[in-house]
Amino acid sequence: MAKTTTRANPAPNNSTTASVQDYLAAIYDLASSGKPVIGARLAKHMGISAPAVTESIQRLSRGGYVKVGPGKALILTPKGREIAEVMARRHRLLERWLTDSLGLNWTDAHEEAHRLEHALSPRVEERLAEMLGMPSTCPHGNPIPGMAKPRKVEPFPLAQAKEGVTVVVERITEEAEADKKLLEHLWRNDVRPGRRLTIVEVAPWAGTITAASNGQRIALGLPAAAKIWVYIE
Amino acid sequence: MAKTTTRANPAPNNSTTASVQDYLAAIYDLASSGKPVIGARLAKHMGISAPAVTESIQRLSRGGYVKVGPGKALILTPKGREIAEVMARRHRLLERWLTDSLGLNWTDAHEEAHRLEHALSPRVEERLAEMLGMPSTCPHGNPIPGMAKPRKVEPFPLAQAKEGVTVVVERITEEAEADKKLLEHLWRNDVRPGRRLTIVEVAPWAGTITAASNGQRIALGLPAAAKIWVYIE
DNA sequence: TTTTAACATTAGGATCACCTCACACCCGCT
DNA sequence: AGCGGGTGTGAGGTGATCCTAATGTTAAAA
Repeated sequence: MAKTTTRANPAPNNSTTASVQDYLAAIYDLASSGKPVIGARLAKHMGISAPAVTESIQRLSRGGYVKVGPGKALILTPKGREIAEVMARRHRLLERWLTDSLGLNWTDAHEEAHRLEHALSPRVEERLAEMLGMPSTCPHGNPIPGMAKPRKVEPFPLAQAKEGVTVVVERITEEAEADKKLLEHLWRNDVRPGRRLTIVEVAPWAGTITAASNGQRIALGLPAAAKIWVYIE
Repeated sequence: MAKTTTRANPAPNNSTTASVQDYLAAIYDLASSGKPVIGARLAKHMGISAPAVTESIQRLSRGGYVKVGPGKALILTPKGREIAEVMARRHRLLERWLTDSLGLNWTDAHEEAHRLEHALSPRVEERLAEMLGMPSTCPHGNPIPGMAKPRKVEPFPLAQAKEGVTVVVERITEEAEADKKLLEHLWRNDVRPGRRLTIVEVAPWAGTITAASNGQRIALGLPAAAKIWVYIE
């Protein structure tokens, strides 16, 4: 029996490969948008072919990590969710470390964390969390599973914001993080958690939404704006 | 073309797999003992079968990372040595971080570093080195390639120490680090870089060497003692 | 309702990386 | 000379991933 290709990590399950962890994490991330997670979406998000996804879904299904629900929607089993949450936790913890301790920027931190997360053990993860002071979110604002979260607001996608209102950025979802160009664009325009944005114009016909922050204007396509969550103070 | 299984890392060469990196690092580590590195030794060190080694050597050879010299000795090409050194550097740097910043012990640090090293980019490696104050050795005393090294002594294997002399531990080689039990034993007996040892008895017939440190006695087999380097003050 | 665009899957390959079994060397020593 | 241990290989497998090309399937549009 082969050694499962690259078992980068003994935990969470000593037999999950980096690839399986990636799929589960991706499903987890995509699910947070509310829309059903189907194969095509996964393929797009992960940059792999459709057949590869089909095959992998079968593996995940055989392993009891996901179930295929109505409309081919992928649903994480408790076992699958467990792993996905561990990965999300490690990913976001690493991002905190990379930005706060090592001084990396948003974009780079996401990439690096994506590679490092598969090699992080519970042991190191725990020490790292302590060292960082048990942070409750990653630099992009996404909550770190297992940490106390001071969620007192009701966030919604920026794409649904009404003209004229002022909102505060809560987080840039992982879905948006996968898009390096978008992430860089947001970084340059100072769109990050805590920033106040005033909606200048919502133009569904043009597919854009325009906001102002500190006198600066920034225009976003609606699909991109759907991946940024905001709340009203 | 497959995506090289698990390309944990873009650098050093964006197409080296974790496995290839492991082989090169192992050859590099074993070579430091002076004895020729042959397949059998690699197999034993890495805990894999002989045929697997043969096959991998062919891959490494095809890729221009190693050459097979006289007596089947494996020799790293400049390209191969380059990668091996990068891996050694990352491994040792990570060990420093794990022990110094996160408080892990020797044994755990080695294991963790072994997994993390494949996911470390030049970017993070550099920042980490700065954060740690450009350390010149890992916790086991092995030099970190690329750092200024204050080598003023002439170290030799503990197995070659004469009875009665007092030596100072310089390092525990990577070869010894692969043996978890040995590493734990050394840790418990306080055999670590900087410790002074007085050779009490050298008994080739029994295959042991006995040393005293702070009144405590410790006996080691000669093969193990060959993996610990010491120097005379 | 029919057409079509989006999705999923089958079929056929590749590569990497391991394994076991079996056989072929080579070298020193009886 | 010849045997045995340490070594290296060939043969034949397994399994995880991923790809392209071609083929179903379905669900949204016209």
